[in-house]
Amino acid sequence: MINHALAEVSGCEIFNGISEESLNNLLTESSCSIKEYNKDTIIHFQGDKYKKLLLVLDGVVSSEISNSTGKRVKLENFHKSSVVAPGILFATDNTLPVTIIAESDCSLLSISKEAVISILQSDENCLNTYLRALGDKVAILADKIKMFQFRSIQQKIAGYLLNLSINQDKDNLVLPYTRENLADFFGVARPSLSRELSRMSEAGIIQIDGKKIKLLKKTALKYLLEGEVLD
Amino acid sequence: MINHALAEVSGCEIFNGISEESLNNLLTESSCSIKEYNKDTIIHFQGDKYKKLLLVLDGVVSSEISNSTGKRVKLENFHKSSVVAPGILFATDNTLPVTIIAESDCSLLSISKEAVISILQSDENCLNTYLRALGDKVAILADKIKMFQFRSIQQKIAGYLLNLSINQDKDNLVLPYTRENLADFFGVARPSLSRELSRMSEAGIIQIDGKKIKLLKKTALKYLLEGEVLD
DNA sequence: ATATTTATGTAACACAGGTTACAGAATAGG
DNA sequence: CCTATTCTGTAACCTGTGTTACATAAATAT
Repeated sequence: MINHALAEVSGCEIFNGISEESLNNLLTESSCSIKEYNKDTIIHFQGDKYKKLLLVLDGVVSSEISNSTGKRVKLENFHKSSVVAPGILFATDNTLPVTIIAESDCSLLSISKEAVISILQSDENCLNTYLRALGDKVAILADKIKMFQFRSIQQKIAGYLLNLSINQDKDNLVLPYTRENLADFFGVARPSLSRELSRMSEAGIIQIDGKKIKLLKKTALKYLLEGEVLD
Repeated sequence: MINHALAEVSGCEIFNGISEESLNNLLTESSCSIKEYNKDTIIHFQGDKYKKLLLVLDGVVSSEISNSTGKRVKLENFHKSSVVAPGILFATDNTLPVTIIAESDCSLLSISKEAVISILQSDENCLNTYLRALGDKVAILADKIKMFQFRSIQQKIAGYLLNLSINQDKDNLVLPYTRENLADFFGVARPSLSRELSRMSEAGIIQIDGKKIKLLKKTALKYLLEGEVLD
């Protein structure tokens, strides 16, 4: 296989524990290739047939789903060493339900479906990891359905902020997204997101300064998430 | 394994092509068991840990997702020989995001995770079929997201009816659900569904007589699905 | 057949969120 | 530094869908 990528690939989650030798046998020049993409390039369109597994070697890649009128929602970001659309590769209909976009300059390895199957068969660890990745994907999508179907904008905000506060481990958060991106992520209109943020700020639950958000009443946020409504 | 179930199990999709002998070795009394459930029983609650793969031997099982205030949407029906929640079994967090319900009296086989892994490792066909089932699940969920996020009630109806007309292969359809069930399936309020059906009927696109629905203007339905609006 | 439950249509009303438009702020590019 | 984008907040308005309530119809049980 392409030599300079070997090191990166072997460190990748789905190849967890596999020997470099077998990796070399499984990933030949013919079964895989590396491509570079510039920021904001579309890597695959929604509706494309997905025939080779993409693996992120470097940069950030995202998936988003859209309808015919151009409305969009961001679904996931894929970082270094994660696999893109591991499920669709094996679905009866391998049509991509999402558009795959380069969020930054990035380089991707594509592996033929046959090679993926060989890897999964030859190594128990890889099989387990791949199944886990697939299962996680199902869990994420189920969670998105819950969010889209059941949460108001304020609840989406509350859930998001509370989650951020776990990861960033404090109550002075810095949003990693612009309002526009966040609105896309929530699947709502940008002015609507702004309005609800303002309301929550007026209610004294959060304090807003651009991308910096301070959680003033975490308990209130939790109640909000559970279904309580501000007045 | 439990003998009287062997025949049914070996005919099941995910055991496609496997020999009865190896099936017997893999599915022992300790790794699997059969349970019966009455109609409308809850088999697993949303939030339960999912540790054994369920396989429908007989009857119909459904999955639905709900929030804390009791709103619900039906996601899928599982019929004889299909596997329930094949993804969550392997997810990092094996918490069920859905509630599993017996839609009719039914009997289910549960198989330990370890036995499932053994099967997948021992038989290439089984691995392929399982990956396909998992991939299909991802595709279905992505499709649901599209429906919940992008479609108006009328579009949901249009999409559903057009789809039914493919399967039932005619324009005189018989809905297999009550209005209430259909509303659950669409994730909308029952009176809202009724209202929109009436509007579409008034517009002369469909003709309604209880569960019997006649498609009068299929083209209009297709336009509607694409984003055109009735006036 | 009668009674009881469950399903259905309809109408009035409420409200969350989308749309459009615009001005000021922030950021990037030269 | 100035200029040109891009981002952001805000306001007025509109619309789709939920809510509640009730009467009729259909289905099920007695």
